[in-house]
Amino acid sequence: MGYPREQSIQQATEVFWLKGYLGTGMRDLQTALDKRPGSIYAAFGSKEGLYLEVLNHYTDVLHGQIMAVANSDTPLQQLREFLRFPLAVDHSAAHKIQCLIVKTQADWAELPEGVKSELQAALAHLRKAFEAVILKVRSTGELAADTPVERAAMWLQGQFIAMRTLATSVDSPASLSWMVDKIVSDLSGEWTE
Amino acid sequence: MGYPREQSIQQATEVFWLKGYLGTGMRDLQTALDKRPGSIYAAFGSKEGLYLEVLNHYTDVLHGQIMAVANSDTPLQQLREFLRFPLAVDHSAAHKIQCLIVKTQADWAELPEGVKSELQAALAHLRKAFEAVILKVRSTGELAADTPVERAAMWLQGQFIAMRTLATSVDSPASLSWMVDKIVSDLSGEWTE
DNA sequence: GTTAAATTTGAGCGATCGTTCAATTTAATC
DNA sequence: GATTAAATTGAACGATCGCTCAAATTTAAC
Repeated sequence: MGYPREQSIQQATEVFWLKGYLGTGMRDLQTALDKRPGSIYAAFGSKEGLYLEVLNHYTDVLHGQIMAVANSDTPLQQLREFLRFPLAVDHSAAHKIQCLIVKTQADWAELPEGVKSELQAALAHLRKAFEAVILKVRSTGELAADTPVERAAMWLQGQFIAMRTLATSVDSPASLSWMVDKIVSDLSGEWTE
Repeated sequence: MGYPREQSIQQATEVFWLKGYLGTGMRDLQTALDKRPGSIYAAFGSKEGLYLEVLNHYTDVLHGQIMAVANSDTPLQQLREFLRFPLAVDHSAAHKIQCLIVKTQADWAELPEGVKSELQAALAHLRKAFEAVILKVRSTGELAADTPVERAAMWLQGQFIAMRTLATSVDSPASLSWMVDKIVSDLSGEWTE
């Protein structure tokens, strides 16, 4: 049995997602991973190193979900489901509604340089996936052919952030499902060049 | 010369806005206010107490700005300017782009109970101001009379958050001014009940 | 000028932070 | 089973955290 990296990364994701980068202490991680400090440092080097692996894994999963939308035959319908999903998470896991990347970005001024650059890279990477979605929806004819791809992708990322941020400050996130319809509707709206 | 509360609150706002609630230490505040710990504790009781006054003042200012939009004779035009404003802040003050409330919300799980409830209250208070804007724009006929006020207000708050969050992760915030047009345009878009 | 009250000072408290590393336990090899 | 290598342990380090309070200073009153 080698060191359970994947399991540790998932457990650490839980903690960072709940408490944020600054709010998470090594002792929180030691408890969550059921490992003593030496083991964690042998495996990940530092708190920052562990967080970077968490961020990478998180970004990969999210990127995969968005690309699945882009690669679907019914991208608009899949986009709906993708956007709707976080509105249905259990109340006990409410912290999972907010995007981990956006959450960490809030601590910007206090983050190690390595974390800052990876966060920027992650946002840009995800934006590329949103671009793929826009391109696909355009190719199916469900979206005007002259819709500006980069702007629409950034706008979509913004809507994603807005919905998830609002959902964390509301009693019943599910009551925001009308916003999904609004987003899909506005996607086909005006895009003045 | 009594204790300079207002000045201290403004100086503390700078620090909290830059570093966040968790990221700000009492020593940061001592430096910024040029006060020794005892004075700060005599005036504000605790770090939380000082932050709550900062939050209150910040919320009041922002609420006033939004209400000024609502009370204007040309609310839609004023809304444009209100939304556009943070895109023009100096690069050296980039941290002021993001909303202080949203920023603090990111540390949710680690915040004192008193801060949590005040954040919720601040968001709700500002949403009321957004409602006033929607009502006013509706009354001028620039917006359909059947536009759902509560939803539109929450949506507008979401767009506000989205724009400010995206603007912090982009090289030139001013390049996002197209998003202001998109928001104003979508405001008159579909609102399926 | 004297006294009393109010304010400010700053050394330092106990707790917690991220991290280290000598010592120990576990796994692998012959 | 003996030997070596690899992985894990956990006490403890220096730094920093929010905060306290006796002492010093400033302000107010007569």
